[in-house]
Amino acid sequence: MLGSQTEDVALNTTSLLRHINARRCLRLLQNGRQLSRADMARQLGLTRATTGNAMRVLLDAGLVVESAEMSPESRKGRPGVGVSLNPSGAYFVGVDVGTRSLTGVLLDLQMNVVSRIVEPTGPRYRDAGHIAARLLSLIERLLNENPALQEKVEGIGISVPGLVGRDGSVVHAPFLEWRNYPLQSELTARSPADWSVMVCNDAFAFANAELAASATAKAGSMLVVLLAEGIGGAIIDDGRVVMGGHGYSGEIGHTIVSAAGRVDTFEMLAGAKLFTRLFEEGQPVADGVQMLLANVGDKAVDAVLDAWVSGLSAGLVNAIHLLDPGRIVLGGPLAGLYPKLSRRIQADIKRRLLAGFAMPEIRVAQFGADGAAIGAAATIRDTLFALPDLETNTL
Amino acid sequence: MLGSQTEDVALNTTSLLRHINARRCLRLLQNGRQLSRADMARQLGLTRATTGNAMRVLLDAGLVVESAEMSPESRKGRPGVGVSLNPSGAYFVGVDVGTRSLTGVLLDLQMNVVSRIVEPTGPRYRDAGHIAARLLSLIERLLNENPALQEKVEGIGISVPGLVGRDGSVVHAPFLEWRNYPLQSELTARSPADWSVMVCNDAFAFANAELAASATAKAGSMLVVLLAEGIGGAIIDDGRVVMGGHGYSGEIGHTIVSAAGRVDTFEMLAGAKLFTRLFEEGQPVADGVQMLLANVGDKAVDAVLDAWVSGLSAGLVNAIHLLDPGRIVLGGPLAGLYPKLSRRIQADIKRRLLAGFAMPEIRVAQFGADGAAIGAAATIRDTLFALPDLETNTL
DNA sequence: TGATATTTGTTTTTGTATAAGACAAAAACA
DNA sequence: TGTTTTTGTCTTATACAAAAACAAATATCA
Repeated sequence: MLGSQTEDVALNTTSLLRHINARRCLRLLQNGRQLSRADMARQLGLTRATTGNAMRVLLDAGLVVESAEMSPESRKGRPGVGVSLNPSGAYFVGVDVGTRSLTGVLLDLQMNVVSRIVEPTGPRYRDAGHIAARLLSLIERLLNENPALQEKVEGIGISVPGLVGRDGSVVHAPFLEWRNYPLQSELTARSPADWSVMVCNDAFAFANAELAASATAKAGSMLVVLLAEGIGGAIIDDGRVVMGGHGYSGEIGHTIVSAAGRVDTFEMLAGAKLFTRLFEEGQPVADGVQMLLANVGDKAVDAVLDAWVSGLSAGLVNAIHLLDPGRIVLGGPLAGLYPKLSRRIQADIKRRLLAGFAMPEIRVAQFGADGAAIGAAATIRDTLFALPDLETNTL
Repeated sequence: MLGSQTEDVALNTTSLLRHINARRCLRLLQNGRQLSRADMARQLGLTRATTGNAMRVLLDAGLVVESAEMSPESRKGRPGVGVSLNPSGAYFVGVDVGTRSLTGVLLDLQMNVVSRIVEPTGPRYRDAGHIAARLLSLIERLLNENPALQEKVEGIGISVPGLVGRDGSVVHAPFLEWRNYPLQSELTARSPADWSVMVCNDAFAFANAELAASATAKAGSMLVVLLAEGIGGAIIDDGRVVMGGHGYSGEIGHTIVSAAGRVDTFEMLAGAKLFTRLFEEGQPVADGVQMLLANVGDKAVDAVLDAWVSGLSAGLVNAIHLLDPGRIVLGGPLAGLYPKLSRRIQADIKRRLLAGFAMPEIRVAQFGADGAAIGAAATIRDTLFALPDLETNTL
């Protein structure tokens, strides 16, 4: 809980300035960047003295470290001392409650995965107390591997496949057969330390991982589509996740799409259900994808892939017209099909797109099965880098 | 240009605090609210002295006025002096470039329309110089009616039916037959005063009017749908307009929708084109709507209205699944059909909605044909109420 | 009617910010 | 070796809000 010292800021006094400057400095160091105090001062329009003060606070908090050697800048004068994020300055737990497995990760400040546990989900739990206990037990095992850093854990993020309200309660998770599960408040109550707890939708979590890891801090506008048995989605605009009125946005899988003469939900036309005839019963989707890729050329396979291409394109085009994402990121097991079919998909999308509309960059997600867990942990990490929200009135 | 004194703020020094506090106070006075300094201090968590200082600045700038009588609070002690926005403290110009007419409005700080000019669009202009001159002439006439307040004009907002880039250039406006029109920069260059100039999409502008006028400052998440010959849309999330990667978001009219056995664009299934057989050639859509409402019961009319109901519902449901708007606002001439058909539309939507999903509140826009012009002017007005963006680094 | 309590808005004092400038230290260059 | 350039810290000046004190204006109660 080192960071929380920096967190409880009065929104009024001059200490707000100090807080803002510290955060702005910290944000410059994201993505592994290393800068001198003078560099930061130039980029932020502050004096060197001010960045120096901010660094003293951040060094004391253990969030940053000085590294003697600085990148060879070939400048004339006295070389600056490099400052960068201290990877072991703070840790964050993320757990993805999947349909088949529970994935827990421990993230450090540099977004590295320090520990990882995957285990089968097991029987569905029917009340909040049980699942909370189960998750806390997983987290305890995750931390026991490195007991030294337990003090530095900032909080836990949980991702769930289903509708999650703004307060972190699971409204409806069909795969888990949960309804109105106050998971976040339950975990907060049972948390062994005063961790912050955030529960969110798995597509949001996955998108957050992509966002946090994207090289440019402002990845701008992005649509993340998770192609698995169902299809989930998350919308990023101006670097922020679009939540919607109740936090349910992004259910792109249930939009109605028309492609190649068929009219059905996007999920049916481009999700794993499209391949049920080709996949074996109970076969993991990822294995099925490998099988498909190995059998390109087979007539039955090609026919279904054709259907997939047009279903995916048609669904994405609808979303593009509505959202104009600068980038589309495809995740989930079915995304593995994209590279082989990218040319056809892009051509199909371009053909359907309205005149004047911009073709988004499309690419496969950089995270795989752990993405949601990592992103859930990153939601906690984000709070350390967040600038104060000046709009909130009810102090 | 009174407000701009308050605008050029260094993001570093302590004056940032003064600026933030002034803006936070000003924002409390939106929507005609009247508060005492002590009220504001309580709501913002500041001392009375601080709000008093902020008020002195705002009073000097002419943006607020003291009103001797305060609402009867039935409190014990000394009554506070009410402070409220000074309606004539600043003015904003908005022009909507419609397909048939040009609508110009002059807005005051309280969102009142002070003057208004509507005139036929006339022949299409083929280069940026002409249309800029045309618009500036309209604006000049608008201001000549009240020459005294020209000094207090903050800027001009222009709304255009088509794709507008983030830099305010018109990328593609099919109805106007414009392509790659650098309208904003042209107007900035030719502007007679150092006004700020903003060009935006007409649906964005309309949505902004609804947002600015909505009682709760944080209208949260909202989908605005403009039902005219085409169908435009704008997405509001967390009180902000979702722009998309290039500023083209909201083209809901071109999403593919399936309803009642037909598969076509939303525009074809729920726009005015659906009624072409019933409307007379060249008849304004608003008149056609009156005709339809007068002839409910007629078989041909009812059949088309049935189609409209299911087309509209299907298109909206897709958007709801993707965006989860807390509220849907229907604007444009066809929105006049909604009140008579609201029960059927709501039932249709509820039937199609995914389990657990929240039914948004649906209502007709409070603005009519002038909405886009008013909203365009409001984009300029918003800059006076905006809090500083702490994220910008390149000072 | 008059004394007291309560609330408001301003003034003064105090603590804490950053900017500006001066300074020594560390390197490049001549 | 001496000069120049750049860095990071220190000191001083200035600006801001909080805290506390204050007078003014009203309600309440005896």
